[in-house]
Amino acid sequence: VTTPAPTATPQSSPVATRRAARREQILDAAEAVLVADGVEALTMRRLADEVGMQAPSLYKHLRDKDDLLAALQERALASMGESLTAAGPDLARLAHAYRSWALTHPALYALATGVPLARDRLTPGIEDWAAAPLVAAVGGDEHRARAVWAAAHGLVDLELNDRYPPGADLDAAWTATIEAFGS
Amino acid sequence: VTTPAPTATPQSSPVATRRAARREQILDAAEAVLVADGVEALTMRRLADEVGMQAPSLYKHLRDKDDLLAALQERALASMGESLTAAGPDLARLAHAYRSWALTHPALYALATGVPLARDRLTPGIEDWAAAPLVAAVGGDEHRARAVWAAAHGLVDLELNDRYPPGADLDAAWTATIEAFGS
DNA sequence: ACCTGAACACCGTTCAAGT
DNA sequence: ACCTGAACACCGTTCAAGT
Repeated sequence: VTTPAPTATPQSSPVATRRAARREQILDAAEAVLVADGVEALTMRRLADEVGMQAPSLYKHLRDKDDLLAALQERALASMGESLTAAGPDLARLAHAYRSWALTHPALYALATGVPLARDRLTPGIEDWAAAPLVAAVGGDEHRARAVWAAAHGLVDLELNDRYPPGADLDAAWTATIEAFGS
Repeated sequence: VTTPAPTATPQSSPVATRRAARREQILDAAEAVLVADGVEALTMRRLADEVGMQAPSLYKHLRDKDDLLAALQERALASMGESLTAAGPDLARLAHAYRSWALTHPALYALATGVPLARDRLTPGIEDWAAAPLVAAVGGDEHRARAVWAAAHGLVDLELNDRYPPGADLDAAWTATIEAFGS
């Protein structure tokens, strides 16, 4: 079952569409700032500047900063889910896809997993959707799936936070993990 | 080999001792704020208030806020390492100790693992020391030890960040992890 | 030696006011 | 409908000045 990534764009009036487009444009700019300079650079003033307006104007398009972060989390989960889905059901390939996505999108990854996201601001089920390939890869056992997901998250999180000693062989750590959970 | 938790208190002059004591008192207050109200409550002004001075005065005892955070990380690693050492070499007991420590010290845990700590501000080797019980439990294989440590970190981090669906059976996820890595 | 008050350059956010 | 300028209550941090 391959459900497409949820895109919350119900049909509506042209003005609502314009508003939504502007919002999307702001989110694009936010993502660009995130990629270029990291989370700490993503301030409302910087974002406003990037999109060509004053900071208070942003609040016509975003409820507050948490709203912005939730929207970016949504994008991150969608993008990640697509990568995992594309990797197919093989555990080793999945693990590789997971790590690659995280390392090429460090700021988005931290945002997607590192903050206690407001579940009520995300489109329902997107988390499950993003994790579905993992569940499939371990044969549907949800406990095992959570264990694998946690192991992958831990490896990535520690790597992104520079937690390993300088010369550590992380490939070997990943291999040990994959072996432990059975190929 | 049971090396004691490093405590950086070389003998020195009485005035230096007084200064260090004051610093320790500030760190105690900081830890208390952390436990009581979380990281976001730990501001320099709040801390100064708690210890009975003005915010700028803190800078006579702390280089800057990162210095404060590094000192708290040090305390966290020491405390965690003690818990793990006390748990002994059994993997299941170690896992339980790891999870318990994290859940009873959520703010300290997040601080100890969640920020890319300045290694040069910590007493050297404290990370290795804290992780030593894990390495011992898996029989000295460092790759495997890193895999286990990452798995435990992932489970705890996702739990602390409310990443699991509301009714998720986390005990089962831990059990699956322990089984995967062999008791 | 230790502490304070005033200040600086930032934050997120609100609100009246403009078009 | 959309945007701005001024303002508020915060940050971390510096610095001259007091004792």
